[in-house]
Amino acid sequence: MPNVLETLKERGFVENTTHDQELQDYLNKDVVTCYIGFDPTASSLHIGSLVPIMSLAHIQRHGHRPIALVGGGTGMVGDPSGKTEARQLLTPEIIEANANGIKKQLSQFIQFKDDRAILLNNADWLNDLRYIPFLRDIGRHFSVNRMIKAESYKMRLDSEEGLNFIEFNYMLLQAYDFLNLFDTQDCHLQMGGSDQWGNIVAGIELIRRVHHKTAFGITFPLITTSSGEKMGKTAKGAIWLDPTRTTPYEYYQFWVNTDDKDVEKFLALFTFLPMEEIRKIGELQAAELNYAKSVLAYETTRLAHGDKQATEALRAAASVFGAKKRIQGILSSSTFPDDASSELSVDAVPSTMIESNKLNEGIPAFKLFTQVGLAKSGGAARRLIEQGGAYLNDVRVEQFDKIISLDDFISSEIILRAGKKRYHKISAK
RNA sequence: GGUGGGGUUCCCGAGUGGUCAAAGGGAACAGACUGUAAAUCUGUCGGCGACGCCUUCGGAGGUUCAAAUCCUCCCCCCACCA
Repeated sequence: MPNVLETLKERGFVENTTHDQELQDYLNKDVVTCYIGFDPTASSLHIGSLVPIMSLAHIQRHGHRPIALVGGGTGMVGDPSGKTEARQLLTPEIIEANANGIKKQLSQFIQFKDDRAILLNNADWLNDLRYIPFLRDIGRHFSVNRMIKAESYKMRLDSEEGLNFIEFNYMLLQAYDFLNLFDTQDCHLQMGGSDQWGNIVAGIELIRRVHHKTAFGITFPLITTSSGEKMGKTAKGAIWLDPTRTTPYEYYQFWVNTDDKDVEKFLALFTFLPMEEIRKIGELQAAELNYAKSVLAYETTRLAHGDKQATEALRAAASVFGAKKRIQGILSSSTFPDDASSELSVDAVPSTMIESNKLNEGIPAFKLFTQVGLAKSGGAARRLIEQGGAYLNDVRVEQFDKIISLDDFISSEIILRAGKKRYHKISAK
C-alpha cells in the first residue's frame, strides 16, 4: 500500500507540509497517530468539514490511528484565524451538545471501535487549566513579536474590529493541545485547514522547545468551487451532514449539481474511488459527465448517510429527473446500482401531508407553494407562478390563484415543482 | 474621559425634507438556450388575494401638511488623543 502522504497528495488534500521528507518517513511506520480539531460551533458539521474528515478516513484506511479532537475547550475561546470578525461565544451547554452531534457524524466516516480511532474533547484538559502555571510553563515559550506576525492574526490586526485578547490566546491553547496529545497519545502529526498553519506550527515549536522532538503538520488547501465560493456555503445555507437539516435527497442533489469543472476534483476528495478511474473524467462530455456527477452524488451520499439512503435519494432523483443508466468503463468501482431505473420512487423527495378536508375545499396555488416552502412568501409564490416557474404534476400553473384540490391528485399524491429543480410531494391525510 | 467619523432593505453601497419600498453592483429567484453544467440574454427581487393598503433606513421621542433625510436623548462601531 502506498504511503498515506502520497495518497493524500495525489487526491488533492495537501497544501503544505512541514519537514516533507521526515514526515514521509514517519508515515512509513506501521501505526502512527494523527489528529485534527473540529470546532463545536454548530450541532452538525457541514460539507466544509469533509476534507478533514476524509483525510482522517484515509489515514485510518492506511492502518493508522486518527484522533478527532472536538474543541470543547478552545470553542470557549474562539479561533480568530481567517475570520474577519469575532465569533459569538457559546455557552458550555451548547458546546457540549454540539460535540455530541459531531461525534455521531464522524462515526459515519471513521471507525471508532476497538480504539482504531479516538475521539477526544480538549475541554477535558483545558477547562481546568490554571492561569499562572499555564503562563509560566507554556506562555513563556511564545514570542508576542512572532505571534503578531502570524497570518492567522494578521487579518484581524489589520481590520477595524481588531483582535480581542481572549482570541489572541487561541494559538497557545491549540499548541498546548498538540503538546498534550504528543505526550498522552504519542501523536506527532496534526492536520488542518490552510488557515490553521500558524496554530499547527505553534504546536510543533512548542513540542520542540519542551521536548526537543520533532512533530509534523499538514495543511489542506481551501476547497473552493470553480465559481470561487467556499465549499459548503451556498446561498440557501450550509449543506449539513445531519440528515434532519439537509436530507439525503438534498445532499444528493447538491452533489449532482456540481459544476463540470469540479467533478474530477470532488471525486478525488470526497469519494474513495480509485484515482485511475477518476483521472479519466476529464475527457468526458455531456451525458457521460452527467453520469459521473450521479456517481459522485451517490458515493458521497453513501458515505454520509449509508447505502440505503443513497439509493433512495438516487431513485427519487431518477423519478423526477430521469434515470441514469450505468455506463460501462466509467468509475466502474462504484457500487452505483444497476437497477436504479427499475424501482423509481419519489419517497425521498421532500414532502408534506395536508388534511384532506382542507384539500376538499381547495387551496389557491400560491398559498400552497408558500405553505410547503417552495416560495418564501405569498408574493414570491405569485411571482414564481406569473413568471411561469410553477408546475403541478408537471403542468405549468397558469394562474396564481388556481385552486388545487383533491381532484388534482393522482394516486393520492401530487408533485409540485418550482423552477427546474425543486420538487415537493404532497399527500392527503 | 475628549475630539472627529459612522450605523440604510441578504451583502456592499448611494441617498442630507416631498418625485423613496429607497440609485448602482453583487448574491438570489424565474424564463429562454442546455446536460439537473457553465456562459449569455430577459424579467423579478419588503409584506399583503395586491393598479391599492401596510411595515422598513441603530433605538426612543420631537418639529413638519410631509422625515432615511432636521432636532433631543440613548445604544453600538471606528479613528485619533488621554
